[in-house]
Amino acid sequence: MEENIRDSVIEKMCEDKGLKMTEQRRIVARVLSSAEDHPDVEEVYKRCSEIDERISIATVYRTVKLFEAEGLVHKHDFGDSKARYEISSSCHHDHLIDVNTGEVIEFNNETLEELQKVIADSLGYELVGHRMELYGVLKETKKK
Amino acid sequence: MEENIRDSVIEKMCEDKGLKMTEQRRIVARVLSSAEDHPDVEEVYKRCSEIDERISIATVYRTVKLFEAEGLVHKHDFGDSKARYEISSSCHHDHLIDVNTGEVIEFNNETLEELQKVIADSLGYELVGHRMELYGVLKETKKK
DNA sequence: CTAACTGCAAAGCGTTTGCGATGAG
DNA sequence: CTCATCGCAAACGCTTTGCAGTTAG
Repeated sequence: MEENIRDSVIEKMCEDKGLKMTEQRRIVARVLSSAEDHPDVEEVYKRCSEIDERISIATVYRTVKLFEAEGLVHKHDFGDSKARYEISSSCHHDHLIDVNTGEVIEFNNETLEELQKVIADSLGYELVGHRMELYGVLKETKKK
Repeated sequence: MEENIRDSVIEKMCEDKGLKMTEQRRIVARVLSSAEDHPDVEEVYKRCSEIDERISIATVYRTVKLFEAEGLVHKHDFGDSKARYEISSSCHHDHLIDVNTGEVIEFNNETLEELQKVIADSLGYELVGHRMELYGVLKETKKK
């Protein structure tokens, strides 16, 4: 339901930036908009192919790269040597990866964000970005 | 001066673990021990070659991987799609990367470490690892 | 119409690996 | 001696790219 809204937002942003809206770009935009996980390129390609099998993986690579450069999506690297993508959302968040299942949990912690700025500041730097992933195992006690 | 101490520590650890101490392993161990930066494999290979040009890069790859598995070195990925290595030191630290120069500054912040545990805990997870890098630009005001 | 985009297949890059030769224990 | 390790070169997985054909604006 919300997907349509986000989808048209992506298309609108592309038009605002003067990008040609090809059929392929619409498909990739739609796939990324409706993704609720963090798919790698292969997976994005798979989902696109289900919509239109004529799309090539080279185009998917080019398109996600373009979207990232335009700030429409974020690229992540969760340590498996392949890029994962997620649509840019208004609220910043970081990720906790379940090392047993590979599940990715998003979280947001203002104290953490603030602390990072303070640390950078104390080293004489202005923080312009960060990468932060937590790796954890589900606590036994929680199942009780 | 301190290098010799660390070097013999690496060799001793290898022997403790029953690893054959080949000439190549000693060279890689020495190079990593004396490195004060975070060299990638190509760079480690270069430095090894200056000591003994007969070493092959395949052996360097195999050796850093072995050392990492044995806990002698840590592997990092600072976003340039190649692994960087640094000798394991007793005190844990994270990294701030100067986005202009590529310089890597190490820092240690207990509050940050603790906060990560708390966040993981609040999500129902036990923290088993983390990846964290800050990216920053040198503040103007510091030059004054 | 034409500049931008696409599909294809080849190449690029960091990394791993099969193999026969070498060397540590 | 014997098995782990080595050097070499081929292969690997992910990603990028040159080119000729296609398409949005």
